[in-house]
Amino acid sequence: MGASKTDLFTEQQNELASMAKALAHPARIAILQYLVKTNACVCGDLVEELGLAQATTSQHLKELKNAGIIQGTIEGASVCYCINPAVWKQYKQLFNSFFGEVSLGNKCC
Amino acid sequence: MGASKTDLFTEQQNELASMAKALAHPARIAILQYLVKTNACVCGDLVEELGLAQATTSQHLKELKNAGIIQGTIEGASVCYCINPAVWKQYKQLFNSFFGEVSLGNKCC
DNA sequence: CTCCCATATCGCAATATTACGATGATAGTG
DNA sequence: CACTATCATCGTAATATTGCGATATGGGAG
Repeated sequence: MGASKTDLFTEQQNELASMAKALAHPARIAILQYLVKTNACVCGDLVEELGLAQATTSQHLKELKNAGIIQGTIEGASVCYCINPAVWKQYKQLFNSFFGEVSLGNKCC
Repeated sequence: MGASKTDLFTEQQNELASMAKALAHPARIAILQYLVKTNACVCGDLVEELGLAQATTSQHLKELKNAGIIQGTIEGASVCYCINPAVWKQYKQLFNSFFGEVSLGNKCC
């Protein structure tokens, strides 16, 4: 085995988990922070910024694109990446409601 | 290779990524939601609750314990798990500040 | 058209994750 | 003591992720 048994869980649980998976790598965190920091399109600096090989960087970008949290638009010879604000907000809200569900009344053993 | 190159990134990026990794599985989301919902110790119901084998469930619990977000205390023959409120709050804050860093001024291409 | 530049994709190797049965360890019961 | 219930750990198999070199693809420059 080794594959997640996604059919055992609710949509919502699978969605939250796959959102978390998109963030579950420091390179992808770094990409997102860089995009947020510059608050604009970034065309080719990411490879140098990260210190990973071009192929590896491209793969991480692809995963972030699959998750929908970034978008890339072709700008002549290169590609410009930026945050997708709608999805970003959705992430923020879902994580927030997940963490904020309860007051955590310390009723622990 | 296949190992993350954690030395390329900042502490903060690695920490956020490993926090996200702890959440990056629907079973672990389900465990946390269940613990939050019952807002108390849970002793043995998790195996039936999840539908996974006992060994698998125990492994997920171990990962959550390693992440610090839950704690287990031995209660006679069984073990009681509950949310660690301090770490939970820390997670909430870190994710919140990550997502809230910027106004996202739609300056996209 | 030919030559570069920037990205994407393919193929591979190394490692990590997920899942489970079998087996330990420990606390309580009779 | 033997017996059971509960949970952890080991060993193993299947699959996923990470990383990179090599190779495609597609748009400018000359």
